[in-house]
Amino acid sequence: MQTEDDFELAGFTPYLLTLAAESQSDVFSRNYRDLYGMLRTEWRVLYHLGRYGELSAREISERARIHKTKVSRAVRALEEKRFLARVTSDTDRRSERLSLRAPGRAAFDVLSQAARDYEAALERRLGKRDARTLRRLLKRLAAT
Amino acid sequence: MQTEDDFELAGFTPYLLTLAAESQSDVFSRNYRDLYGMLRTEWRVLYHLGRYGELSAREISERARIHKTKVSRAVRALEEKRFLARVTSDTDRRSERLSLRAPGRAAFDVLSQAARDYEAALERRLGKRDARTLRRLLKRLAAT
DNA sequence: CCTTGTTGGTTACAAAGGTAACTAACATCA
DNA sequence: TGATGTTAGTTACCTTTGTAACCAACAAGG
Repeated sequence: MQTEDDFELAGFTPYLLTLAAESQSDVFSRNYRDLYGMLRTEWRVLYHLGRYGELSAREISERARIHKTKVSRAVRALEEKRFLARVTSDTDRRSERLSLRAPGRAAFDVLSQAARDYEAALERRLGKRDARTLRRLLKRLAAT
Repeated sequence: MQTEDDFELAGFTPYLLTLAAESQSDVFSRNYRDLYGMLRTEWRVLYHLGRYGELSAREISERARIHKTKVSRAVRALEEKRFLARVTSDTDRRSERLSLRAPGRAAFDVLSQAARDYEAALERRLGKRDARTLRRLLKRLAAT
């Protein structure tokens, strides 16, 4: 007789979160990885520039909560792809104003639309109610 | 006038999944990382040996769906910590039977209990109903 | 001015993980 | 028993990421 159930890793929430996150990331990453050779951090930086316009690396780092070294490397990669331009700030020569160039803007448009499509497909798959519940719970967990 | 809402990364499910997974993994990893200097793969390998008994590296690899190179490195690390013993198989000299030694068994007991406690705390925090819904949805997404 | 401390951004180094190539042992079949 | 192919496990190499050190520019106070 056993008073306590054996612990099952297969039902452990942090484990399931990791599996689900990897699975869904793998699916969506095909968009930015295969189409543009981008890494996830690059996509996130591109997104912030596309959505909010000209920003400095520090501003991206704060808004996106990405460490400044990762931003630095992503910016360099995006620059090499001719996706963004850097202009030294007038008021602070340490800082650079970053903005998307036409190809970067085009990639942003394509990827944003892909993301909307992806989200819509997920919502159809899970049902509107469950998809909303999922997002709500994930936000609570992410905030921990 | 705008016919389509701007896409918001902050509400994108794959993004929220990644944040939530990182957040919860960070919290739980303190148990195996700080207490035993283990990485996540080591904890997963230890778990399988503790839960299912003597296994070969290949069997762990299949059951846990961890690539054999990751298993190989985790096994070496656990061996260096004196957490497991390897004995060449009688029937196949390429293969080794792996089993936990006393300190490994002790670590397994502590970590399994920590995981049960963690899950219970999460369930209190989210409520039983939402916690169950979350696990159900994550399993669906992980299966993709 | 001129120190002292802070900030924006990059680089160096080490840790981890993925992929491919490899070694030794096994299995099969002629 | 010997050639051929497969399998268990390890190693080598490369990419990505985190941490710390670093450089140049700024800011504040004397």
